[in-house]
Amino acid sequence: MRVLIVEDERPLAETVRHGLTEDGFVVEVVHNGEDAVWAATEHNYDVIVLDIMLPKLNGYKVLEQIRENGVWTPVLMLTAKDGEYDQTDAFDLGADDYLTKPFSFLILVARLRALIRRGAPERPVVMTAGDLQLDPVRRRVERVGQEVTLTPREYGLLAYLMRHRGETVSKTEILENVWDPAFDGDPNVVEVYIRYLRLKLDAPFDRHAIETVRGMGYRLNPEGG
Amino acid sequence: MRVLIVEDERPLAETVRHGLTEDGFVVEVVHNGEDAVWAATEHNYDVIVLDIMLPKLNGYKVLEQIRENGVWTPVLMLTAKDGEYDQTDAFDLGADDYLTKPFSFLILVARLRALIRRGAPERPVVMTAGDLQLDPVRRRVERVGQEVTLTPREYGLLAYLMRHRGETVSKTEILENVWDPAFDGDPNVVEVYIRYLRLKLDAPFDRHAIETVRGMGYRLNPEGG
DNA sequence: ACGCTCGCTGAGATTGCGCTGAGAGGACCT
DNA sequence: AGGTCCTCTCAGCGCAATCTCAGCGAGCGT
Repeated sequence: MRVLIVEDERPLAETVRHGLTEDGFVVEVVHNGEDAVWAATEHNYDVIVLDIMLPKLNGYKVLEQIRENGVWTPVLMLTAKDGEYDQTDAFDLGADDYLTKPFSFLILVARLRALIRRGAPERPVVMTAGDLQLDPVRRRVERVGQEVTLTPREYGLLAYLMRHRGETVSKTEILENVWDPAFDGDPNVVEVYIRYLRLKLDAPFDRHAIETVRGMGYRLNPEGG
Repeated sequence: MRVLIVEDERPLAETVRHGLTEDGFVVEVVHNGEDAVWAATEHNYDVIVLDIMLPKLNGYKVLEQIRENGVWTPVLMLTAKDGEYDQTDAFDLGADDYLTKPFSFLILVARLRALIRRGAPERPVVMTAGDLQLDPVRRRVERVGQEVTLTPREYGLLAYLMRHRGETVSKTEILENVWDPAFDGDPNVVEVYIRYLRLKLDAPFDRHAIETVRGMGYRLNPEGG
């Protein structure tokens, strides 16, 4: 079970990390709001412990942003009894549970387990481009609601194009990000895989979502073609 | 607030009864597992305090039976540090919270209040995927209503897949969460155990709930295959 | 219109992932 | 000690997935 701790008081953060590690959790700690948003978005945690008093970005803002990024990991908030936001607010802020400082470590563990058991609610984290849909969590791709099976490379390539939909991306960029940063082979592979994608995503549906920008690279039409 | 105390050590039971009564709880005490099941089923309590070491029927069995009887009152378990079932098990056994003996009376009250506020879960905690059923409380797995016996590892793996049903989970994720966070052996174990599960859950029923996503990992079909 | 370049295409060659059966090692019970 | 059950290791095999290559056609500049 992976936990993200967001807490700027280092000693407290370390105590919690230590204890949770002993209880079999895999713990990651960040000390400010910006790092928290980044970590929560980039990695998959089972639960997040979020202090409300933070430098740069307070807990309330952090929660707002990670939810905006489509991350629905359960969040347990740490509130101070006399803080700007008191306990009663925590649920309104969208937290799944809260604890008032100071708290008992045992209770923290119990609550975390309860949250994990309850599990994350539905995550509507899907990228769309017209009638094209990509769900990174399920690793599923759909066109007009119909599932399309892709190989890992094909999927990686499409995911990259999707993330940059509307932009023109060069073959070099693609090679660096989808293949290997140190790739030095024939860029023709990209052409080949673009073709595979077109055969699976465009041809059967009589569309052309993937456009060729001659001399520049490729562009995924945000409208889906 | 009505509390049922299940505790065979009479002095401890009386101390707790006394303290809780002073705090405004309405307390009932029973001293063995059979009475506990009967009382929990016949009356409505707001919370149950359940010792795990009991004559006739241990706490684990008691919890199993009252849940089977459709009673979903929150349960706080009392575990001994060196007991047959240690703390980490308490949640797997379906408890909503737990305390390790010896415990502070103040903490007990705090936890009880927290449990009561949270209230009883409105639905039984069984996970389903098509005709596949996993009951974490009873540690039971059924397919088409027929029980399937799994070894601990197999069960752990299936439970993890079930919690993430519909998602594609990588072998690394599986190893970190089902095996050990610091596992560094051959990921082939996962393949082997996936096979065991398929032999027990899929083959006999001519289904394939567990899909391989080549290059990515595995996916449990939410429809059950 | 011509030539050159860039991208497209179809057909293999190669690689490495996941599957499988057998078996060793260890915990637990009788 | 013997037997059973569980966990994990290992090696080989088949095939999907990846990549290479060479010929072809279309776009672009002059």
